[in-house]
Amino acid sequence: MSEKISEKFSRGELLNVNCPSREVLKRVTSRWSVLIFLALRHNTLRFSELRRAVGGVSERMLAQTLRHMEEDGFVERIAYDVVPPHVEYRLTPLGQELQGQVVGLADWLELNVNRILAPRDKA
Amino acid sequence: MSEKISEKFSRGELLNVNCPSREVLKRVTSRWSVLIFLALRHNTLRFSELRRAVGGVSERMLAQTLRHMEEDGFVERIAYDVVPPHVEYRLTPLGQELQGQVVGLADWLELNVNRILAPRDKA
DNA sequence: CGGCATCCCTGGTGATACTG
DNA sequence: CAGTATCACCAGGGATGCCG
Repeated sequence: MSEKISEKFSRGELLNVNCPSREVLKRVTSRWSVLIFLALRHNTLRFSELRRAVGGVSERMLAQTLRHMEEDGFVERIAYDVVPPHVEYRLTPLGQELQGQVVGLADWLELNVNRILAPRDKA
Repeated sequence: MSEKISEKFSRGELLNVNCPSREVLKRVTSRWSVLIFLALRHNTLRFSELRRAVGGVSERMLAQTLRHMEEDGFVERIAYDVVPPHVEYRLTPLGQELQGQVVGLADWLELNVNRILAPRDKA
């Protein structure tokens, strides 16, 4: 019985409360991770470069989000043992795959934002 | 000068703090809207049906998220003037377009969740 | 049935200061 | 440079009760 549970949630179960994908979805769609995916789309970036690239992010949230993305296997952290410290972040192959989906969503939004916001301005 | 501002943010500016797409992104990637997009993927659903379809959502958040999605033009609310009340929700054409992007992300997550979660279980 | 109003509390987030 | 630690705030979200 119990060994069947994992199979039960193999697909199409995001709508189920207990679907393990829910947790991942929550982190992937979190406020800053989407923007970090965009920033790392083509580049490997250092912490401070990321901070400048992602407008409005605080050090705290950038570090926290990067740690989560690293835990999820989307981001690789490369630390050079020098002074002053030098750390680079880049997307893993898994992260690159997901980035494709995230960018698809983001691009659609940027292209169509006027269709969304314009009607509201008239009201 | 000022009339140029809207053009400045026409594309590739999600990383900018002041990009108007930021607000839309926030609502689209909010906890429940993603799941509502999935639930309304193929069907028109009533409020109570949506409540059952989207596991774990409270009445309050379902109503609130639906209102936001309606304001953004993604969801159409159809109220029949009968007793007891009968209200249906369905995606607008705009919502259908966005749904394609959201579903792409969700499907990828469900298909690859094991590649994400499995490594952590070993640790 | 399909909500809205209210209370309440957790946790996500920002600001600041500090460290290796 | 690349973070961590601490504090404080308030929006997100759950629970409950009421209404057309």
